[in-house]
Amino acid sequence: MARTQGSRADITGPLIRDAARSLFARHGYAAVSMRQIAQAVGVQAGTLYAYTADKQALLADLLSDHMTLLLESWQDDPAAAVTARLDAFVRFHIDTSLDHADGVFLSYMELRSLTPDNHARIAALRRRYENGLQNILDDGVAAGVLRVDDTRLATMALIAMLTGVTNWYRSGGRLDRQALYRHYGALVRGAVGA
Amino acid sequence: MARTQGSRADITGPLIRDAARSLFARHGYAAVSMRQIAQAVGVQAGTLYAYTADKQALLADLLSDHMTLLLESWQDDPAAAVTARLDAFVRFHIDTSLDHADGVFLSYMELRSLTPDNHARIAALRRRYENGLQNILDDGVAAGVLRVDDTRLATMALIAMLTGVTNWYRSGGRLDRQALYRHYGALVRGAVGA
DNA sequence: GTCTATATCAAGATAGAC
DNA sequence: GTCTATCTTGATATAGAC
Repeated sequence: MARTQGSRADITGPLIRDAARSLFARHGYAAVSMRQIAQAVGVQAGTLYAYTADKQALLADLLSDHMTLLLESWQDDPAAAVTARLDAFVRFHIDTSLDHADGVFLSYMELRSLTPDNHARIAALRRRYENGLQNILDDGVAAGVLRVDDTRLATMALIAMLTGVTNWYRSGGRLDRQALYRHYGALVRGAVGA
Repeated sequence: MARTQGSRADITGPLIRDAARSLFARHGYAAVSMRQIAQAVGVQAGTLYAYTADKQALLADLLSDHMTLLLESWQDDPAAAVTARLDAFVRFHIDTSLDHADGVFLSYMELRSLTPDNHARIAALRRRYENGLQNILDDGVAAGVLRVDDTRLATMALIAMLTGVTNWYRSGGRLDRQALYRHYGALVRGAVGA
């Protein structure tokens, strides 16, 4: 990890963000020091401040970029069948939760570590993402394809259920990802009466 | 909050635990200082060390007591109908999640802040609680009353779904607790094919 | 049992040399 | 762009008086 002097600006920025994301997710924002992040990257602590105004901005940028990635990655097709749209959401959310586990975790857990204005901005992005699922449920109920008493409650319930996969799933274990799609898909379709 | 000298040992202990639980849940273990806890109680920081060996022991005791409370409070009746047992679990877990929201939150979020031995001890208690639900699902599948492909996965999925109620529910809002029982109960029964 | 005072250490952040 | 050095603050924990 020792580093002699020399400019590597093109890669240091992403390395800082990767290290911060991983450490924040593992130990919590408050528990991680700027010195720890710097050590993981292989630079001195002072160097971090060439890339971020302060620790708070580093967290806010990570969360903001993660939510933006989510919103831009997910493509719903309102013209498709509701059950197909629902299955697509399940797969997308499981994939995201596993492929960007740290980002997902931070977006739900470290909102409380943000300043009020940062909090409001990120929470609004998260709400937009949640609305994507709620739209599917609303359309399904309107079309008589789904039976859901309260689509807002069901949205929160299903997202919590799917995100929870990160609490226990370990790749290389008993189940592969296709099995996750199947099992979680069956639970979700059953829950909403598809 | 100012406090003159004087002994109030009988109430100071519980007050410290209440304050620590609340502050840890709101801001995270690492983000809360012993001074903050002391201020919330109305004593000086040094006084806390008459009640706990250190900050780590304070967290471990909170989590241990919470899991013990859960395990002792929940009464399953293996002789009852599976759907009745399942409904009882849903009500119990929602009640617990709302009435002991801080303890529930800490038990899932701050395991990572425990030393390895404390972590193992608390995680084992949590696993025992999870097994309570899994037993119901296993019995239901064996009896042909439920359709669940993987009861371990379903257990983790349903607990995550129910615990998630704390993320959005606010008492006095649009829904009362009976509505929560109904809506979450319907989602759960649908998910497991009851 | 509680307070005051303090020892010790580590945190976030900045300044200036290279 | 990065390093070294440092300022300032606040953290956990302890010692001893009341």
